[in-house]
Amino acid sequence: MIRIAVVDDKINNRKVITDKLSRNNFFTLVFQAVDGEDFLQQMQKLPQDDQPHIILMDLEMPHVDGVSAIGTASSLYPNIKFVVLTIFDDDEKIFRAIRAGACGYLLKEESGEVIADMLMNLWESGAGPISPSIAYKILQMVQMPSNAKVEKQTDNIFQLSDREKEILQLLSQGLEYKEIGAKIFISPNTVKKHCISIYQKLHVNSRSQALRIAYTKGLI
Amino acid sequence: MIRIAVVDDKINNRKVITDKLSRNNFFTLVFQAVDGEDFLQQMQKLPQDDQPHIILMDLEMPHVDGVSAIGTASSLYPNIKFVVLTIFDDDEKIFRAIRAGACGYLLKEESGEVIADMLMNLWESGAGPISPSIAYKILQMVQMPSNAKVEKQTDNIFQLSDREKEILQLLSQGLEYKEIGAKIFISPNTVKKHCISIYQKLHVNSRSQALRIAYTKGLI
DNA sequence: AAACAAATTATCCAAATGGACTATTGTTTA
DNA sequence: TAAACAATAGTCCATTTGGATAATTTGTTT
Repeated sequence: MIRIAVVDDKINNRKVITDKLSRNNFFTLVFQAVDGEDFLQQMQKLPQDDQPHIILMDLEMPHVDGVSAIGTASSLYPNIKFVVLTIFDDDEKIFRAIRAGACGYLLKEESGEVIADMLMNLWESGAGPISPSIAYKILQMVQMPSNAKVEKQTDNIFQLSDREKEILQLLSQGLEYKEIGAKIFISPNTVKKHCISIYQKLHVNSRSQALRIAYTKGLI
Repeated sequence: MIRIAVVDDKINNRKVITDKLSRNNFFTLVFQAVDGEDFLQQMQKLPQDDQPHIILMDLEMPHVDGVSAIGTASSLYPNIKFVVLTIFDDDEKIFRAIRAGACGYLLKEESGEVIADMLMNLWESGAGPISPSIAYKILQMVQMPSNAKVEKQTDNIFQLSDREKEILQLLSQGLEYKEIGAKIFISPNTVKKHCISIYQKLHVNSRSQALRIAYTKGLI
């Protein structure tokens, strides 16, 4: 039995996909969420044994968008597979979602059978599902000679400011507030304020969790 | 009418693929070649109006291999689409072929219908055909963090006990004492004792510093 | 000049952390 | 057998941290 969670702000979209999957009784819907924030909160309070195996995530959502939610959750829950399920196929979004940790990228226009098949295959073989047109775009990205430009765009999944990146770097060195403050000549209180802002952007609530994301996502 | 050329050193392979395509009369076989050298020569003496639209190319061939043939020909004939058709799916080959200019990568195990469909689609929409398992590998290439991942340490340079390694692993997930205690059914006080022992063995005095060593030395 | 986003500083409070102790129970080693 | 060690669990205490909230400064952009 494959446990699924669906994240989409439109109730109708959620209904369509859950209906598609419910026709196949290998799938169980664990929960639904309306945005990234809601999703991360529901994950936190979920016992580990009830955690979904696969997340189907829309990208365009209010509050916390899909990309940053995938970025956080794929570090926090490395065993869970994140599949983008959206109507958009523009290069920038695809690239950002994949770099954030998505293992698959399906277009909503795919039929229920195709989606179910691909999720089954993901479960059995670990191969992420990719719509053919998306696959081709990814190929083109690899083909692109100047990936330097792309890297800069993707680098900032979490929209950290320069100062925040600097603080995160110092945090990773094991320094505490007052040490960081002394090193860059600001008050420890300010350092703390920056840290809390960083945690909010990474959707975590402790230094260890922030560092996990920083290390696994190559932020430092 | 889509003009096709097939490049493969094994006569049997050529026969299999031409048979598959001949069932669909949208395709015409322009010529066959036994290796990259042969292919490039035949292309040279071919009038422009007779040039194939799509090349199906094996990679493993004598004399001039598929990758270098694609590299040359995709520059010489920029309007022609090069599709790799091979049994190999190792990352290195995929990457090299794509960088050389291949617009698609199909496995020979695909059925005739699938191959025909994808080539038709390439002709109509320009989207290169990619076998799902190949698509997934390409995605993983994009996903690969730029910074080389540290190999996990096999030998225990810091002499951590099994329990301590377990605790360190849980610490890296961002859990706190009481959460770890609950997870492995021991008192939070004991978790704390383990942590302090870990810090002593790593010669640090905070969680962040311990995690830094853990991440950069491949302890987790 | 006004508006706006960062960056800065501060205070209060509850919770978590690191460190130093002591102590019991098994296991392994000398 | 005695000593050493690992894992367990607890107490006390000072420090650090995370969170909320408010206020000021500093650049940019409009």
